[in-house]
Amino acid sequence: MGRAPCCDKASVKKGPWSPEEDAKLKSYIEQNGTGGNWIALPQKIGLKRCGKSCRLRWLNYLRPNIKHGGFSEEEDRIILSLYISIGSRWSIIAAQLPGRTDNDIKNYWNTRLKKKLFGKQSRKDQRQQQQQFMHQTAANDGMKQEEATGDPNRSSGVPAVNYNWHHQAIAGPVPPVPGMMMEGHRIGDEVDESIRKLLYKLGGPIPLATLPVPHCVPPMHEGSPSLMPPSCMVETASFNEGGVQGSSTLPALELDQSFHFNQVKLDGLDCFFGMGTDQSIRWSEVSPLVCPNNTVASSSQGMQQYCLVDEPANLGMK
DNA sequence: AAAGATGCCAACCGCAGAGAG
DNA sequence: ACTCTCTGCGGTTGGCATCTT
Repeated sequence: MGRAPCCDKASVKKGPWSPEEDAKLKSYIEQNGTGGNWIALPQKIGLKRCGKSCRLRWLNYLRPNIKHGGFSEEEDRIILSLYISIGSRWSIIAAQLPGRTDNDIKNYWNTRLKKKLFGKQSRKDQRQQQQQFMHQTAANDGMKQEEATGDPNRSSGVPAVNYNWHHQAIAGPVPPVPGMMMEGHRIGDEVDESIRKLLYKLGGPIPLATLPVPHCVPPMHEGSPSLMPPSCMVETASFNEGGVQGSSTLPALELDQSFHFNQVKLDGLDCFFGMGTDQSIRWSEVSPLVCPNNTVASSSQGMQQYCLVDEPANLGMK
């Protein structure tokens, strides 16, 4: 026997909300609140909508102080950190980003951030990047016209490389990225602190400050596709239900297994496990958000150190 | 200029957990 | 202890906008 539907599907309206519906819902909730019963709410205000739909509309769109689009680097980093640690628990991630909704973050992750992190940049972003580059180039040219580059593309204003997002760290002036050292302190440290606290609450990784940067071998060796997950020897903490037990060194196998357990939740990061379909991931192209070391790493070595935003994944969640 | 491809985002669907009765 | 209802969440889809060819 199936579950009773939450509303009469035949008599409710579906699809985009009209401004009138928005206004009705908004003014009612602002004056009366939800009354603790979303199912009854649409009838009260004469909306032919499912209660769930009203709730969603309010939470994702009508609620005060909702931000849409324009995610900052800082927000990118928070999302990434938390995603790596707790997986696709968007509501928890959203709770760390005031004004953002879980739906928004989920969409952003699925459509942009995932690609941005792994070099598959959207055309829109590429365009923005190119415009930024050209602007910078123009500015630089203005300052030092005498500088002859010999690059045929330079004179035409076209970047010499496919100017992907991740190239910025290598080819252009690097904007302040969280995690970078700047005037004696790391940008984003305050954010790290709040994430640490959250993860601690969730029984997740122990605070960064107590952890050394993990040294991991990338999953793929150039020219020798492997299905092996990353072989890492990471000093980290072990957890039990009560929280942190203390620092210990996890054998690579244990960590590898953990990666597998969290595999579903880490969809999109599967190249870290060596399980991606693309066997030719270039670690030098992985975003510095994922691997800050990339800004200086030499890809020619075939094996290079990488780390996941400073912190080993919390692998036992959910 | 037009058609097809791709990207983006709002909204829907269904499951799971919490809480009331 | 059990059932039922409601809420919250995450995955997925549909449709519009934009881009490419």
